[in-house]
Amino acid sequence: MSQVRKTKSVEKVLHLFELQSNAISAIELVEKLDKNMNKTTVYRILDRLENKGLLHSIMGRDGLKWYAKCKDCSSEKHTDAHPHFQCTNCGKVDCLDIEVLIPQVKQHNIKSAELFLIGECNECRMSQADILIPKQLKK
Amino acid sequence: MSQVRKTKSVEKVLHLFELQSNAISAIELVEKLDKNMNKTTVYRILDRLENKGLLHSIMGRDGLKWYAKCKDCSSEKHTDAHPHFQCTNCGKVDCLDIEVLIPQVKQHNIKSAELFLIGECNECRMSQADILIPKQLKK
DNA sequence: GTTTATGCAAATTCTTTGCAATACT
DNA sequence: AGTATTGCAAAGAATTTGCATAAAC
Repeated sequence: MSQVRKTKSVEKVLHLFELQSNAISAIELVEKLDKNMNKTTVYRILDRLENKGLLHSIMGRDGLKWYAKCKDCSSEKHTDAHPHFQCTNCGKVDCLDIEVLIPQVKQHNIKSAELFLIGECNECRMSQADILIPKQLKK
Repeated sequence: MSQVRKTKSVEKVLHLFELQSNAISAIELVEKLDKNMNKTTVYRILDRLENKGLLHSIMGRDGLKWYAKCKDCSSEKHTDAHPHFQCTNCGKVDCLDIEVLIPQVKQHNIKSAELFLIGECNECRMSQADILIPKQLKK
């Protein structure tokens, strides 16, 4: 089976995932890379890295696909079944280091589970900005 | 606060949710209503019904928003914290009647949780069609 | 009669495709 | 050399917006 070629673009993308532990959406990634990389390429790289087990993705309630690096996955097996968190204020997605049990139900054949936690992240909660400046006025 | 007006369109949409317990996506709904209702209207009705607590929605891994009727919710409180299931084969989304505990984490302020189960539904598993006719050849 | 809903067309947002050119191994 | 990857422009899919008309309260 073919490998993920270590092209400059792939290196750049992987590097960004090394820098931060948060999940990153394709759009955010395109912005971060600015005009150094075509957006099509970014989408294709994310896809490839997910298939090879280097990244995993979750769908945010915002309808965006968020990617984060996998710890112990491969193209054969995705073992990353940790829960994720999304902030209702800033939209950021976090991987959480908690064990999750996959419940089984009689009516279907469950293969995997995703636990998605929603709330306000500490940074947003701490920032006085949200109290002083109502959200509607920001930006 | 304003109410949801009982228009013909709203009645039709609500009726469809009465008929089936599965979740329905906006697109599916537009198809079911055929050309009897403008798609914009459908999107707006779903939105309104969700805000008023008559429906709740979940994001599928397919990137589509799936709606289902709430049992004990209102515009003030969404108590429906049941898990959902999506079939990897037919894409159908199901509400499951299981209690889910909302885990708390130190780093964030968790307000709600969604448990999403992924697998193959019974109908798909039972149907011999998938064995006799490889997916790629179908349709 | 005032407020809320609807239809239509057009715009937006995110993602994918086709294909020729380029970079990797 | 041969295959995988990239860039660009264009297409696609799902959803949203603006605005004039129509229906509900």
